Amino acid sequence: MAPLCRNAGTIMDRTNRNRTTITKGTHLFRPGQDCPGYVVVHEGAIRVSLTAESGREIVLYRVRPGDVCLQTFSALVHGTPYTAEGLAETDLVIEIVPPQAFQELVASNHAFRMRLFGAVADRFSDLERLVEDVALTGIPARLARALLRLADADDAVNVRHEALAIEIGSAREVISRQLAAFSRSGLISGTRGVIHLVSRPGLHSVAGEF
Amino acid sequence: MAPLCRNAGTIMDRTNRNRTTITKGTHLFRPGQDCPGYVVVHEGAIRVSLTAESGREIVLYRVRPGDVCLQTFSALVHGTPYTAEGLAETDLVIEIVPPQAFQELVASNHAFRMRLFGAVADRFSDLERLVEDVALTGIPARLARALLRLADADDAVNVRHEALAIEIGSAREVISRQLAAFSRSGLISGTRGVIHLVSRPGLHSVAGEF
DNA sequence: CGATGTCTGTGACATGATCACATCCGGCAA
DNA sequence: TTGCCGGATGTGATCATGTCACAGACATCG
Repeated sequence: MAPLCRNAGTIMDRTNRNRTTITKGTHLFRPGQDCPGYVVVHEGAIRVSLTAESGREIVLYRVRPGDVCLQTFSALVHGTPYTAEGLAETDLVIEIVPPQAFQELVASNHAFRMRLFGAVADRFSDLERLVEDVALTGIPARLARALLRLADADDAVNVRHEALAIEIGSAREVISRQLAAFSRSGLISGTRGVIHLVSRPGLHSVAGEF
Repeated sequence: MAPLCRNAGTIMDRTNRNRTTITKGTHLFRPGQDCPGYVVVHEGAIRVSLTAESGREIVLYRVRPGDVCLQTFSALVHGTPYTAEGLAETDLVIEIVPPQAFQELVASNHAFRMRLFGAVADRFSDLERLVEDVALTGIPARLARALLRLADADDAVNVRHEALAIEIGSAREVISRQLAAFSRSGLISGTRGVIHLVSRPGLHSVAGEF
């Protein structure tokens, strides 16, 4: 079956109004706030997450150049406030397209629409995988997947345990113990600071991916 | 903020080709299968769920008249196979719009596109709530929410424990125990066969909704 | 070097998932 | 009716994970 939309690449490269720079660590939005417009990320990454009253948190997805911030899309389409939290994970260059301009773009620009459809479908696939992970998959597999996802070209992962816990919707202590277990098994080396992936195949196996 | 799309109601009432009747209990699709076209539900409900290798299962969402089957949308947009399972929860009247016809509709019909955007955004909100439920919410609240969602106008819920477990991504035994607890607390009466909601306010309170 | 604050390790316990098996209940046949 | 059968439900034991409390390790700064 041929894909309906092949190019879900960078959206709106041509527009160049209202660019804003945001400092790493800033909250772009929080639950309950109104959405000022469609958010386009030109540089950097936004981390979108949910937080429970207990303080437990889970990352829904990241918005990088070319991605759709589904929160923004959904808030605009429905005219409802944000339901999740958006954090600048790095320094950002973003652009905020006011609702009316967004609506006009959707109405007038077919290429934009198709990219939007493609990007929304991507995001949906991510969320579906997330549900599968959280509801049906155990901690070892989820952590192994997160390590493989977050590792750089040198097989190094440099994140605090707390951040790893938020990544997979678990708790810091659980991560600490599971990293120790992976280390004992020889899958990784080092459980704190920079973690090195010793055996990617081993981790893939634990992750249940072949 | 004004909603961009007010009417996410029934999509494609006007098309009336290729209507098909499906018997309750039939699988419309399974993971790995190719998507033959965009699925429109005219009558009945499709239950879309994920199943783990262990046999554990969780309901992602239901497709009723006017809803978008995101699985179908995503499969068509990406040209990829289904990733979840679709079951006829009731007898169905559906219509399958071939990929090319779907693409032409998206390209030519603005009202259709806007409804599609609206319905996709709805579905996304559902999935986000699901992630929140599964990742951050305890069994009592999830079960209470499911009971409130599934109860009919007479406050009666007639589902097997196994089905309730799939509804919230838990296990039959856990449902059995939690229903017994609700019954002891006087929130419901009867834990098997038809369950009656005695105190909706009480259940809402357990559900964490006010 | 020591004080301080943040991150990490670990034991104890609570909650939920899994397994094994007992019990209940509704048909159905003799 | 009685007894059997199979699916659905109840329950204890055990394992995996989440939560809480606190101790130990490390970095930073004076």
